[in-house]
Amino acid sequence: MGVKFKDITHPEKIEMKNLDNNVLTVDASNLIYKFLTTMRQGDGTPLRDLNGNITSHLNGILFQTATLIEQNIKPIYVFDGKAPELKQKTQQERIEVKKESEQKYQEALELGDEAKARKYAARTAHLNREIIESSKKLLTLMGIPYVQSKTEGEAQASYMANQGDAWAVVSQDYDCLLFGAPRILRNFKLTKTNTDIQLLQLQKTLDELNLTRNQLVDIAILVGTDFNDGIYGVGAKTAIKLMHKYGSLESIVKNKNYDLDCDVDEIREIFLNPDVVRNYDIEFRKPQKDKLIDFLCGEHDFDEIRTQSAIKKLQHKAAQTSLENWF
DNA sequence: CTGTAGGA
DNA sequence: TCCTACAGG
Repeated sequence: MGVKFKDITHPEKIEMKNLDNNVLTVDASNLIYKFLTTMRQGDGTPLRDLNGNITSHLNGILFQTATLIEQNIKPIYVFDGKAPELKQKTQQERIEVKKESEQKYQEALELGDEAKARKYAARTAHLNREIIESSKKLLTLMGIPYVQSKTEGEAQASYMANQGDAWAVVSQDYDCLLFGAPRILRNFKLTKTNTDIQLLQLQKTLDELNLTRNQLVDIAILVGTDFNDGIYGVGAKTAIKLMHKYGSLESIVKNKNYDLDCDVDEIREIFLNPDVVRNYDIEFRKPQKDKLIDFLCGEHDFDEIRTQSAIKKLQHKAAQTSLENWF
């Protein structure tokens, strides 16, 4: 879910063609979840192979990545590691929602209410080990690099962009600003008519709001994050006014007599100094054509012609980091 | 969500 | 050529 900063950020519009020649870190969980929720039939059934394994994510990763590479945009996928202990409450809530949705999905199916079925089916989507492992296997065969984070994927993806290994982070989550990503791309989609890709720049955002990154983190803590509840009735706009008036979180809490009921320093540490992997391999390699066909068409019943055409796009020469890998 | 066949 | 509708697995 992440911090609710929609009301205080002013994204710029950016077109896919302006991303040409850039490396992007992609919040893989965020993306795979999107594929799992949306790539479904009318009644909510996901794509499956003949053995019943879900394949929506494989389809999404293959065709999206192939088109990006063809357009000379290079995605590095970043997978979630272990979430901080503080996130347990958020995670437990999500599990409850999924259980409820599962029931409502079945009910809707029995009643023959397709629209309702689809709505609740989407909410039942979850990233189990099989989904993650098959996604990683696919990326390896495609020659696309991925990084396994120690903690939150957004933290790792943001760190890599901050280090200059990527131009921007692809994520829906405003948390990436807190994690220090210089640029975030939201609503990232390939569809021809998509003119909705949003570019959010950290420094520009801080300048507009007249805040430091540390203050922005404190504002998030007031509003509520995945790691704490925040103050009831305080949204992002109010929190900024308070920060401008009182200057620090400590001063706000004291003057307004708020009860934050969380370890502020621990949450600051999660955003400002996360445990990231520093020696990652982000080399783009040649796709392993035969193995891709075996995996997708042999094991998961993909159409061979469609798969071949995606592989052709992956063979775009710009996808290889260096010439040695190409020859 | 993404690719594409077929109609305007 | 652009757009809509629909299938993909």
